[in-house]
Amino acid sequence: MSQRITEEYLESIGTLEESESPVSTTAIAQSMGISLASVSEMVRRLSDKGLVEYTPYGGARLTDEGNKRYIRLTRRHRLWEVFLNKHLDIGWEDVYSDACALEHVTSDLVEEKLAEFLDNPDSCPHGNPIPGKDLKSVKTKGMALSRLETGQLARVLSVVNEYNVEFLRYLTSVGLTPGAIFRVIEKSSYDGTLTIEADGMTRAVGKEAATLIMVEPINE
Amino acid sequence: MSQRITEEYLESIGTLEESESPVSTTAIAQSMGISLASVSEMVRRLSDKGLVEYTPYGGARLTDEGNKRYIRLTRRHRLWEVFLNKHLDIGWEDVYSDACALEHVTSDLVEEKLAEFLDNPDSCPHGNPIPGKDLKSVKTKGMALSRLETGQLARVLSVVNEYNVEFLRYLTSVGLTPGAIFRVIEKSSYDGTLTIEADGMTRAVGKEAATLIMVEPINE
DNA sequence: TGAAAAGTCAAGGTATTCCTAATAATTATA
DNA sequence: TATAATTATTAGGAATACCTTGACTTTTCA
Repeated sequence: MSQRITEEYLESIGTLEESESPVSTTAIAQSMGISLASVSEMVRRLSDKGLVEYTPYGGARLTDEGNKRYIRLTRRHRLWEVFLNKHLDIGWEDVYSDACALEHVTSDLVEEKLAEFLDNPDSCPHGNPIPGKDLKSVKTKGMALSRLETGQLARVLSVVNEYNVEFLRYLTSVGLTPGAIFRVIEKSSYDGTLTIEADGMTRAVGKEAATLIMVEPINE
Repeated sequence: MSQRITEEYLESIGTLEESESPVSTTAIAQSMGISLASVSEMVRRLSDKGLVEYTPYGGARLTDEGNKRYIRLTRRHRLWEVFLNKHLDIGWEDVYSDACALEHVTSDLVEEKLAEFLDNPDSCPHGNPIPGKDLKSVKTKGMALSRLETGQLARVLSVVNEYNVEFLRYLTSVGLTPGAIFRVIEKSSYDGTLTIEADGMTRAVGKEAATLIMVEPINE
C-alpha cells in the first residue's frame, strides 16, 4: 500500500470517526468514491499494518498509531493552509487543495519549523483547530448556526466542508467568515431557512448551509 | 506514466543535458540507478508524450515542452529551498530533500505567490540560479575552483552536488559557502590538491571537491 | 422470521514500473 | 576493414498496487 493511499484512507476514516465510530465500510466507500469491496480489502490491510482496528462486519476505527498519523496529517494540512492564506495571500476559499497536496510531503522537520514560523497558530483559515505538536486530538467548538433561535446574536467560529470552494465563496459573499458577528433576524418554522444580518446587510441562509457553519452565541 | 515518475525522468535528462546533449540512455540509467532496458522503454514513452525527442541509438533530448516542465521544476525546487533556508531556518545542507518533494506538488498559483513572497530571488542557497517566470533556461556562472592558479583571490558562487549533505557539511566546515572569499595558497602540481585560505584559516581542498565548487576570480 | 441492507470474499483486470536475457547497432581497435 | 567491445533495444515477464464485479454471508429491523 503506497504511502499516499494509506494516508488518504486514514484521513477518510479519521474524519468520519468524528461523527460516528466505528466507521462502516459503506461510509468510507462513499466518501472516497470507490467500491465497497475495495474498502473491505484495504481496511484489512490497514489493520495488518496496525493502523486500523477492524472487525469484520463491525466497522473500522483508527488505532492509536493510526490516529496519530491522522492527526499529524490534519496538523500539517492546516499549518499549510495558514501559510498559504496569511503569507502567500491566497484566499481562504482556495487554500484547501494545495494544502492537501503539501501535507503528504511534509517532513517532521519542516512541520516543526513551519509551525514556529507561523507562531504556532491554533486554527486554520476556516476556523478549525490545529492539533499541537503532542498530536492530541482536538475538537471543533461551537454549535451549528441552524440551531440558533430568532434574535440571537452570534459569532462564526468555523466552517465545515472547507473543500467546497463554491460554498466558501458563497459564505464570503454573505459575510459569514470566521470571526464575523451576526444576528438571526428570522428563522422559518416551515423549512428552517434563516434570515441573518451581518455587516449591516440582511441575507437569507438555507438550512443546509446553516448546518455547516459553527457558531458561538453572544449574550447581550 | 505517473506524474511523479515522468517528472523524475525529466529532471534526470534535463540535468544531464547541461553537460552533454543528447543524453545517452546509459547516462540516464546510471543517474537514476535503474536498468538500461527500463530507460529505453520509458524514454520512448516520454517521446510518445512529446516531452522528449528520441531517436533509437541516438540518445534523448528534451523537447521545448519537456524543457519547460524541467525548468519549471527547477524553479519550484529552488524557490522552496530559499523558503526553507531563509524563512524556516533550515540549513543549506538540508534543504535539498524537502524541496525535492515539495516541487512535485506545487501548483502554478503557489509557485507564483511563493516567488512574490520571497521577493523573486535569483539564486538558491547553493548559489544556483532560479529560472524566472518566463521559464527561460539559466546557466550557472563561474569556473571550477580546481582551475584556479596559486595566489588567486576568488569568491565562491555556487556548488554542484547540492544533494550531497556530507559534502555541504564539509564545505561549511572549511568556510567555502556561496559568497565566501578565499585565496589559493598552493596548488599541488602532483595531484591537484589545493591549499586555500578562507576566513583567516588555512585548509586543504581535494581536487574532486574543487571541481564541484564554482567560483569567480577577483582581480586585485 | 424473513426480506432488505450491509459487508465480505474470491477471482480477476489493468496499469505501472521495473527486471533479465537475447539481439541488434554502433564504435573502437588492430 | 574485420572483429571485438561497447552501447542500446526488444521481448517477455515479474511484482505491486489498486480497483472491480458478482456470489455469498451476516446483520438489521419491520
